[in-house]
Amino acid sequence: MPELPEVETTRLGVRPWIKDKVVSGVSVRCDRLRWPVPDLNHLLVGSTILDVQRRAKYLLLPSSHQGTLIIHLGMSGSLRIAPIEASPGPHDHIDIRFEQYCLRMRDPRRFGAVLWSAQPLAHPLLKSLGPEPLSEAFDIDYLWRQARHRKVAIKSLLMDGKVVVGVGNIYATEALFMAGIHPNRPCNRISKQRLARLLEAVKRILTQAIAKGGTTLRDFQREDGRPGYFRLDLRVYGRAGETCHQCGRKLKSLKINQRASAYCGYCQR
DNA sequence: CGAAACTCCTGAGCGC
DNA sequence: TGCGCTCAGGAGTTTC
Repeated sequence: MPELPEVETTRLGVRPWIKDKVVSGVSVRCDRLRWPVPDLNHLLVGSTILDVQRRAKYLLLPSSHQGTLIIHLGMSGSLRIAPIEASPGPHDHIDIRFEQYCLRMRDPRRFGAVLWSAQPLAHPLLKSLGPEPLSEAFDIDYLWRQARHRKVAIKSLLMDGKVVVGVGNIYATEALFMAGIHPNRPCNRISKQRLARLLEAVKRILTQAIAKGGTTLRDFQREDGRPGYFRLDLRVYGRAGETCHQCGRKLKSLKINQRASAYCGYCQR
């Protein structure tokens, strides 16, 4: 599931291949993603991709045609650099072709999105997003202000894009374990000191995951097809019923927002 | 306003 | 061998 580390890994992998390159053609084999895919032929062909940027889990590809392509990978999306002659697989919905190769988007579950905007940061989907988790804006005073008056589960807060972006189920689960905080604990019942631990845990987990190319569970792959290796570092996610690495007790699981949340009932309070 | 339920989709894993 | 069921989950949308 692409979360911030997977999107950042994709950005870094893809950027050298398409930055400052001219789009020679586009194939949209399925235009029914989360929203209908716009007419990329008309928008992109002949233009130069000026950069590959990221805001939250959105990839932003500003084009010399006075607009920016916005790509979201949803749950199962991935981007690859593929030879033009390589025939597309069943869920390879979109090719953006360059002279020697193409940028190919695959998304089996089609929760992803491809959009076009003249002002991407002002786009309705992006304009109300919270701070980047690895930025200085995401600091303890900010998190404390967000948490102190709310009573939702702390895990819900971490996964709320209006509070902080990019933290999905995997990394929220791991950060809470690292900080020793129970995922279901109401946010207004966590001391500032413990919130500070959580803040550092979020930053550390995301930084480590980016360094390892993200987490590959099933669908995620890098631009060259390799997996990400952070899966080997997961300490609680997907391990309910197995043994806690810290105390040896059995990890439990509960549902928060219809999402599985593995935790250790002894190490996390 | 916040909070929770609902929604999109396909493949994996399971029981029989 | 294959059917039908449940589950996974990002995040926008709807409802209360």
